[in-house]
Amino acid sequence: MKVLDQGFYRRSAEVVAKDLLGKSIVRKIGRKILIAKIVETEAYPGAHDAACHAFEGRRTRRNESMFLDGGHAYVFMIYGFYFCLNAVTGARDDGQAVLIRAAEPLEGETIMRVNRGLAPKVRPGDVAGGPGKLCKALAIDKTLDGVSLRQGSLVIADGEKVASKDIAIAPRVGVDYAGDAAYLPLRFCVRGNPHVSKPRPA
DNA sequence: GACTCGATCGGCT
DNA sequence: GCCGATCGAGTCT
Repeated sequence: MKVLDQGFYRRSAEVVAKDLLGKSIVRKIGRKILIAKIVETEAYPGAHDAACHAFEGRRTRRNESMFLDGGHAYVFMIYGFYFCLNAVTGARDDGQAVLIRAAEPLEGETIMRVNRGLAPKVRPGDVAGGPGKLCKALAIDKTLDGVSLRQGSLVIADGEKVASKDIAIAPRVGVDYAGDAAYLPLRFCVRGNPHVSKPRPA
């Protein structure tokens, strides 16, 4: 399994969001390894996007790692309960990122279920089928904010190629406050994959 | 220093 | 379908 190189991330958030589908998140915790295939992403392309934390170049302590060079992690807390994992894209100071919304467990699903505190009979699609769930399943929190995704305890590696006909495109979720930007088609899902979060695109 | 609200989720109606 | 949980950044005073 090959770790994605810097060139992969140094492109626009929209392109990287599409290409991340099918790739593998590899989370190392001590001796344990958890692997999950990315099946849903959203692009937050930077200063000109009202839904993006870096809108109009806003740069604060919370979103500082969004301005790192492509290939770093941006993790933030939302609603006081959950974390969201992003991959920073573009060049340093761009403020672009891709939100990783859902993944399919490939290895270590039992540990992910324990992390989530799930009953054994809960459907597989509910283990990491949403940004908050995914972070909890993979034990991702603020301590991973700003780390490199090319080495260390959280990396993204090559995976299967998803054909463009198998990619469903939809508006982003939960960004109604952003006005017209809420309608931009920047959400990308693997068509028909049961791990994709709700609302399911057509 | 006080107030507001968010890139969510799960339980209850 | 609706609502509450719970926290910290952001904004305004």
